[in-house]
Amino acid sequence: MSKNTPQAIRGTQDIFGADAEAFAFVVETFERVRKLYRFRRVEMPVFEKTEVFSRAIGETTDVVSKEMYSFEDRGGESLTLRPEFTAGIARAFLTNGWQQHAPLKVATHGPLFRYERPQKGRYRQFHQIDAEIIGAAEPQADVELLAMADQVIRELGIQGVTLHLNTLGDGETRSAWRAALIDYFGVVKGELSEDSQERLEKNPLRILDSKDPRDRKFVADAPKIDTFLSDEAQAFFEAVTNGLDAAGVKWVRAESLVRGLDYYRHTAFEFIPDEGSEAASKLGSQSTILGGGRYDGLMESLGGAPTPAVGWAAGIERLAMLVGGPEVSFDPTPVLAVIPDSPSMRAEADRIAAHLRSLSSGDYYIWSAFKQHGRKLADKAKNDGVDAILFVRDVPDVDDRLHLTNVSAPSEEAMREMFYVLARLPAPYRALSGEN
RNA sequence: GCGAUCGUAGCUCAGUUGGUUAGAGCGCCGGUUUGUGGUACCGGAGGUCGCGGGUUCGAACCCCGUCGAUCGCCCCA
Repeated sequence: MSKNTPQAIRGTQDIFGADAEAFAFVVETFERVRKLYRFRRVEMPVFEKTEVFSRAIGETTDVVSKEMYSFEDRGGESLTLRPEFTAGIARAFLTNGWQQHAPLKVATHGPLFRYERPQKGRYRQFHQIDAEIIGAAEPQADVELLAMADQVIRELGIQGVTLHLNTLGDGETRSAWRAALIDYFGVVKGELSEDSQERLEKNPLRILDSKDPRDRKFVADAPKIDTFLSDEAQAFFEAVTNGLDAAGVKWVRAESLVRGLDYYRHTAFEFIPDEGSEAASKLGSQSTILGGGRYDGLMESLGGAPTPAVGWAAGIERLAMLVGGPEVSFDPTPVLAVIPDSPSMRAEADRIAAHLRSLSSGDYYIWSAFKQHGRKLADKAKNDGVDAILFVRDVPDVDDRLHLTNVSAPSEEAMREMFYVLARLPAPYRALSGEN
């Protein structure tokens, strides 16, 4: 690499090859499932006014206080590259009058930006798939949203991942619980880890899932959310769990699952790889694959009318790490290479390739390359994983012009399939010779 | 923001206690090969050893700094 070539920005990725295939597979699967559940597609701006995020997510959260890519535009306005989807979608809901469509089910995917130290499964520009139900207070909305998340993960073929579920109660429940936790941990503050002493000020709920053994011994006897739950909040959570059972979505209760952002109420959840599973080892130290919850207070923080809503987002890179390695093929469609035997047959081969492409209904793909011919090109095609090769020979007899060789599946059936493809060619290409 | 490990060809990596002209495989380019299915054969190009400084007769190798990568902490998807 020349020292004169600029390098990529830290924490960004140039996704290529098998990784890019896995990425596309995740997005395509999500699109299919989202249509199945009739979530409407939305496209959102990649940047917003900074206050959209600072007001919605909460000034004291790590995301807002130290992880945002914020900058002034030429008019002196503070803008921010979106660190998540929910705040922007909430803003759009309010500014575009989407109330008229409530309850509104929307889905999107795209890049997000967080100024963090990159590591496995975590980047400064990363990508999420996202689903939201806005304007529905019913626990059935939570259930459907979670069933959809569960289906996405299953259709991706991901094993060993479990839904961890908790309730944070309503606003009053959450503040009462928070106050009790501050009291409880405040007494033993000196014995807590340095991180948790700080968390006591900023986000006491987070002490509950600290990994530090100094904190862990106090966590077991910490005040439980269930004691503070109002009757309504309790009933809501039960309705959600009953609905999940009815829908056949497996879940476990995770009492210490709190989510980092201020806007969560009631349902909070994460899909997490099971301890010791293959999925867990593929993810490195990242554990959450998909996370979300109910955010009934968010619209008000943006100056809108109280509007109940639930949503989730999942990291595409993290999902892609779990859907298989280079050996996994995401598309079984057969690939036919069209190869000129000699330079003189180049134009003829190109014509045949063009014919075959225009005749394809997506049941096969045509491979071609722009230089070389004969054996050398055939070797390249095989390396690229083509299933069959059609040689275009320079012979006087048109009937001998096309020669088919099956590469990947030596079965007669596969060979017949390829002959069937070639049968669609117009004259004078009808005849051909080949093996099997 | 903190810590650990690592930067040699396009890629993956060798490179002895510091010692002549820094190597291999793959890929790439050219030639031969008319093709049985990720193993044909011959030849070739390609590297200021991340960058800067220092030690030394001599540095890819030792020291300092810097940038980057990887992994972990924090936090999150």
